[in-house]
Amino acid sequence: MTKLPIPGKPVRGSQSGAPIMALFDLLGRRWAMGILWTLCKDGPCTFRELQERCGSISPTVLNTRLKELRQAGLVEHSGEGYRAKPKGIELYELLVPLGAWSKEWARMIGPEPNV
Amino acid sequence: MTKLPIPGKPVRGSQSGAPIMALFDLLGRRWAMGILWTLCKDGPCTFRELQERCGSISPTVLNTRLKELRQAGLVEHSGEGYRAKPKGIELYELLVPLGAWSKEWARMIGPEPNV
DNA sequence: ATCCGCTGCTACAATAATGGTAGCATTCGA
DNA sequence: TCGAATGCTACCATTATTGTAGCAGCGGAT
Repeated sequence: MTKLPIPGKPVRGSQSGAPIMALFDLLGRRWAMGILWTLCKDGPCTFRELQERCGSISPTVLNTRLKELRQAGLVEHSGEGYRAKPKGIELYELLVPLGAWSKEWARMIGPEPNV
Repeated sequence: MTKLPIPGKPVRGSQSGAPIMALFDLLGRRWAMGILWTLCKDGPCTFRELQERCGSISPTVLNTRLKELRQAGLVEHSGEGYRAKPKGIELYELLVPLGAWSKEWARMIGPEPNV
């Protein structure tokens, strides 16, 4: 309803106070990690190009996620479009190992029954 | 409506085919990373204890997430309760650096305005 | 000045996901 | 047989996400 809260803190969980849970709350939202990933991996781009890169993301959610990521200090919006800030790149670097791990994991649950 | 899909693939995104996006789709859900985190960090536990550890998670969602994590081969449900499987611990190990990073990050966006 | 295309972004309504409470069926020990 | 604990489901209210359409601003070409 056009509200787009983000008053300063996420509406959802993360009440435990632990920073890791606050981070999980930020990243544990639709497209959040994917946006950061493509922004770092494929470089800065415009709002609409980011839409295309992510596939089926709607502008409503993309705008919401970008606001959250900007507020988290991970992404910024300079004239040329959106780009990851140093802190966002740091986080991306930590996520990179997941890329390699996910390939093994995909082979594991792909062919195998998954029991 | 008692549906609890999980027919074999998540209903949400991850259509890009890239394993990392499939992983982001799995982990980018409410409580998913938190459940794996507490299960690895604080050890195996029962369904209800997991509820308490996670705070305000509802049994409906916890059950859904556990099904997804089990199907992903990251978690199993032995007689004594729930525990992380080797592959889940692997993933947890990759997330551990996020714990340290999140502490710096929390200090950064906490006191500071966050511009 | 006018039109065009691009930018980021919002309105609106429909659908899906999540939260919260109550409660079931089962097991185990007393 | 009774109570307590187990994993889990029904139900409904609330929130999040989707999908489509479109706005206002800007710069360049005409």
